[in-house]
Amino acid sequence: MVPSVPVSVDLVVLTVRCQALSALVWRRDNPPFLRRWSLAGGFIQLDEDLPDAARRIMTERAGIPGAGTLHLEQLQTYGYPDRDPRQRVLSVAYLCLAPDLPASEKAHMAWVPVAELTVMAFDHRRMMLDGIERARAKLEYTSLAAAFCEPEFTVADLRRVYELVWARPLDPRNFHRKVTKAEGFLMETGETTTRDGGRPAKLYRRGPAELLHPPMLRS
Amino acid sequence: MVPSVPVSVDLVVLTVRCQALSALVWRRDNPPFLRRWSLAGGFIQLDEDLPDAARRIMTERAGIPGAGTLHLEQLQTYGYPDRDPRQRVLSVAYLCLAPDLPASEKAHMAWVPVAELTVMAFDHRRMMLDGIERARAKLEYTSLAAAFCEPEFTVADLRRVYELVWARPLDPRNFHRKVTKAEGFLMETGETTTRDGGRPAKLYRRGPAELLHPPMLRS
DNA sequence: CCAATAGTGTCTATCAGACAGTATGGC
DNA sequence: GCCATACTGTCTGATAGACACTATTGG
Repeated sequence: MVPSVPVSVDLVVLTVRCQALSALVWRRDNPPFLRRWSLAGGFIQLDEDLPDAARRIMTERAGIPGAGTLHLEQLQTYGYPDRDPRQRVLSVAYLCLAPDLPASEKAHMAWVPVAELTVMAFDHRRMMLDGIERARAKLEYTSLAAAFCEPEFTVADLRRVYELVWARPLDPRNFHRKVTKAEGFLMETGETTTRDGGRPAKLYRRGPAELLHPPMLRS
Repeated sequence: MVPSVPVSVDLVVLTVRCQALSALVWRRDNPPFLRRWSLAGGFIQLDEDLPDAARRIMTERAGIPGAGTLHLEQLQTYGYPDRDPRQRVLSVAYLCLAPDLPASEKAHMAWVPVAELTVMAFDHRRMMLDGIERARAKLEYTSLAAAFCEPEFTVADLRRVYELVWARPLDPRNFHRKVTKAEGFLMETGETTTRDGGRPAKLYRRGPAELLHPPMLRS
């Protein structure tokens, strides 16, 4: 006889907004962990693949518009027997990176700066920290930072992503040189932004490159 | 009502032996995939954490001596509904890196060079390739290569690990400079090897460093 | 001596960090 | 003009790749 376990998918959805790396969370309205912050999640259905379940939960539970276009990757699986006090649940965490989306229309869902999420339900804080560390690491050697940006963005937008995710300032000039010379990272649109009090910046789109060679090290 | 799924743990156990990167596999003696190569695996027990299940399967199913001391990390979870034709099974794959161990005493288990494992049962080839890619990537920025070596090893032993895992030759002199100058990677034992026809090499142990700064890029 | 492997030194191209200087907008 | 931001150029130190050279063993 083979033991079976309920399996859920939990989403670590990260974005950069209001000068802070933020996560999409909701306030639990039921025990256990009543009124604690929690990640959006749900049980997988029979005959549903894991990425499909993650997309479904992004749409149905988290209320994220355009869930199909956002970056999504499997993070890790959490299976400690007591992680849910009611019954054993295996949880497959997914990491989603999003630009500054409009607030979810779902009740109780909110973008909260990760620095404020010191206490969460279940092991969701561990999942969130693992997701942040994955994002931090991947900014080093991939062009993933653009997943946090609008379709068209400036080099300064991209730099702000790096600075907020890595939580450290970067030299704007060296950063500019690095990303504009990285083959396939950025594609010029020909347009420029107009802002207050500064030279207009060129607008770029994501280039075809997925990897950054050589990587941009946090050192 | 919450659907439950049987959950198994499958092991991608890699080693370097006989001048080849090899995996620990066994020949299935039952349908489906009768007589195909398969990874060692088993179902998790109730109240058993995932890493504990992985260690148990290393000992019981794979017959690996000293399973408690080897490097073990979670690789990925595979959940496509049809991945097992009999019933839906969720599989959490673990990656284990081992030195050249004696052959397992378990029947049907064997070390096979990964280049020969072109056809495997279930999605085990995908798991193995994901494990190899994880190992390749981690050699770049961690000191993990030593996990493939005996407790005491030479710089040449370590270089052979890199060369076989990356499947490309490295300059012995530049490699030597890189690893001996990397802070905390290697600790001299004071001993040397004696070999035929060559200057004896210094023996090293693993140092305390986990990360390699700056990384050794495959480029 | 020679063969073989271990280990050191040197040159050079590349690249990151630091930062001066120029360009182009709003006020 | 002044300020702010975007962008370019230059210097320097660290490092990887290429490879000459020395060291230490066995035969």
